[in-house]
Amino acid sequence: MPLTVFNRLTRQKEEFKPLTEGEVKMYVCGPTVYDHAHLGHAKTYVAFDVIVRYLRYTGYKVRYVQNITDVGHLLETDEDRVIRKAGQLGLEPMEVVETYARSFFQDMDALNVIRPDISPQASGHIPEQIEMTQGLIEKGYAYVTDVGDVYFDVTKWPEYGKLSGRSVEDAQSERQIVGSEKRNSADFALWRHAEPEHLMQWDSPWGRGFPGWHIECSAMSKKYLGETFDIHGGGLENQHPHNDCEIAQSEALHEKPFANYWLLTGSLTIDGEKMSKSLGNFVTIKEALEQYRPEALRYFLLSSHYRGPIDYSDEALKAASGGWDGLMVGVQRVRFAMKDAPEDAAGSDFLETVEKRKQAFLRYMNDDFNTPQAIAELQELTTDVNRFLDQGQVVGMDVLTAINDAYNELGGQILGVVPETITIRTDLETVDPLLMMLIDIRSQARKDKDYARADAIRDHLSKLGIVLEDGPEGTYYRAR
RNA sequence: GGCGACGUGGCCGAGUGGUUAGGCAGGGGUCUGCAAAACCCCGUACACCGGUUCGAAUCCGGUCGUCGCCUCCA
Repeated sequence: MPLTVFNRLTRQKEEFKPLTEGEVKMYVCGPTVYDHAHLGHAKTYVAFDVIVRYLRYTGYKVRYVQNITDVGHLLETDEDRVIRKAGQLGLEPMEVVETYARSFFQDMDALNVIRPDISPQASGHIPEQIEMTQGLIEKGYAYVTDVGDVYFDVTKWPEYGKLSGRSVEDAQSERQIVGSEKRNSADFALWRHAEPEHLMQWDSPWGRGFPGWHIECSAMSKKYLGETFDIHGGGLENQHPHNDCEIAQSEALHEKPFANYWLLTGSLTIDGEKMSKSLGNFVTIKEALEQYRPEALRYFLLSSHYRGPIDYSDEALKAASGGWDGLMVGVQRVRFAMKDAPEDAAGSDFLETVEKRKQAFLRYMNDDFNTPQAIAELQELTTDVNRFLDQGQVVGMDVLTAINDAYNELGGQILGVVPETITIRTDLETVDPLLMMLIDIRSQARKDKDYARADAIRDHLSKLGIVLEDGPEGTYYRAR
């Protein structure tokens, strides 16, 4: 059962075949670090996190590169976003970059997003960008203006716009003539000249200046992944012009394909409108994590397909939290049963069910990373597990281990929503033995019909976010 | 206007030419010291209008509507 992916470039599902057997080279457009990341970023990077996790799970050696943009990303006003922020805060531009890059990684860590193998910064790759720009000038695809700007001439590259489905004429007509220095309205900057007071500038063959926004991705993917690589990812809203420009630059210069598979994620909306910094309707990841568990947030993001849109609302997040809770009930019941299960194969009939669910899960993941269906399958497994344990029969270690392994692999390793050990509060991570002692005391109290004491213990723990559940196989705890 | 995506039950959200997605909320039941959880049962959806077909929510055409992009955006 081969892995198929929807390739935005060809607009169809294709069997995934990497350039080198067993290896995947992947690049995803990263954030511009001038503010805290919001849930839109979370959607994109959680989606690619699961894609990388799954590729690795199925045996691929993956090199995952995701850039940090820290220079050259301009506002409508031609101001550099990072420099403007530095002015507002009275900081060096690189202090702004450092602050928000750290914030970004903190948020990603909290969301259990595995870090990319390389997180290159644009400002650290100026020579590479200059070299590519120089090459494009020499090949006649780019030209230098009187003031020292360098533009890519889209009319020299007829395929410009092929990812988003535009023709060069479309791209021309949709743009107003802004700078008289450009030959065509759709031409885009590879290099911009800088005035003396501009805070981030470097020497170049065309004078002091800084790179255009698009060239960094072409230059850094080339450096770390090669002229042609397997997967290029990013948010759908950057398809045009950004991704179209990347393709034009790289393919014009190298005369070979840039990325073989384009995987783009749908936008996250809030109240039906796209969440974005420009609209001011964004919820930062930090704000969302004050209200919801990171696992629930991941569960929410993965409960819609990566290519589709998803609308953020309290109802949707509560539903996702409830769904995650239900999953964890199954997980925790199994783990508690494992604490004193006999070392035998009792109940091994159930192994067939586990295997069936696992295969179905993997089948869905192989179909363009269909996480909503995969999650549904995990829920079905949980219903099976609960029904199984409700029978109250003795279940041997072999079977419990198999169930636990399935949860860890599918829900943990691949989706990243099932933690290896539940975290109640950070300051309570190692209290399992203490909780077990309390559960024992309470169980004795219940046997003695001292229900006041039993309930007091349960109430106290409840206030700490720990829920005790009395089931046929004994009492277990879980986080609320 | 151009390019692209999409319209599914109370809500969220998959999928598919004929067979139960799943979650949340709601109703009924079983279990239980109480609670909670779990399990069982219940709603029978697919924007609208045509067409293709033995049969379409699923394919084709059209209409209406929503959303994204069009040098701010993951």
